[in-house]
Amino acid sequence: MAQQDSARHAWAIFLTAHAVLVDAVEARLAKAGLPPLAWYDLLWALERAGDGRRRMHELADLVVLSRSNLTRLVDRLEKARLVRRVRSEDDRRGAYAEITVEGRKLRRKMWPVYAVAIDELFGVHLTKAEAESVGRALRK
Amino acid sequence: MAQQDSARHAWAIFLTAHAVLVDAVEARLAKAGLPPLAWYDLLWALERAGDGRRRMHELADLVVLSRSNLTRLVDRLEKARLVRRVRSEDDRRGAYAEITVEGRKLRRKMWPVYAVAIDELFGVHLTKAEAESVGRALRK
DNA sequence: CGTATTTGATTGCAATTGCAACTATAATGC
DNA sequence: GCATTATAGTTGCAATTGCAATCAAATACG
Repeated sequence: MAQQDSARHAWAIFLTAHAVLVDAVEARLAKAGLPPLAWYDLLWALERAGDGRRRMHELADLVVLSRSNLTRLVDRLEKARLVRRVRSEDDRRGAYAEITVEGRKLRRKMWPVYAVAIDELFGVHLTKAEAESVGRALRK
Repeated sequence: MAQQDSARHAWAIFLTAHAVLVDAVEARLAKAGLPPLAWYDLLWALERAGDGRRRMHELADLVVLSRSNLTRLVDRLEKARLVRRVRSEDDRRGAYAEITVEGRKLRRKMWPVYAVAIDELFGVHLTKAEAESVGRALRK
């Protein structure tokens, strides 16, 4: 099979695998009474930041959302008091999203459920070598 | 690094890669004045069927959509005359979606754009061996 | 048989997304 | 400086999605 065919075939499987796995992970979170993946991602992106805050556009890039969708996602998290908006001093157009104590707490609470879901739904099918190879291949 | 860590890391990359790649592919289709990926998928699932028709629930599984979302997707394609609903004779609750001539024509028109997008955005980063390995790993 | 349960598909409605337009501030070029 | 263009973020509105409820036909079972 040609390189192109392999890639196109891999693509089809990639799309289906994503849809199935994300549905399954979301279902587990929902069953545990926890918010969706997107909330976790956003909270984690903030928590990784050291000072717990990031500019909106930076966050949009990290979680791969359009600016407007990020605005709305932050709206929702802010309403849930997991995040707070802080106006930027130096660039007065700008705003930071900053994770709150409750935000950190919720993220920590979500992690075990999420981690188990990843391991059981995704990880079990991969050997260590495969996982690394998938990671390497898709990083680019 | 432990197997779990590799898998979790691969998962994070997998999610991001999916978001970035799908956005990019959609952008290419849109720029070419073509409908979204989901339309292609659905048309292709029908065209593969031999007689060009599939039961709604079968289709929902194939394209990984909830029943209700599939109903709506078929509504849209039907309004665009790419697909037509046919009531099932033997199970009178059931319905088939059947691809039309225009549907086949559109799918054929989308394919070159889509194929190039896959190759350039996804394929170029993978060697043949990697593509096969990703495919094998995610198939499960 | 006749009732209960399951399956196939659609619908109503609220939540989320996507896109274009808009406001405000910053940077650039003359 | 001042006009132009670019960047940051938000908003309005239409399209899409998700979830629960619904309807109809098929199947299971006492």
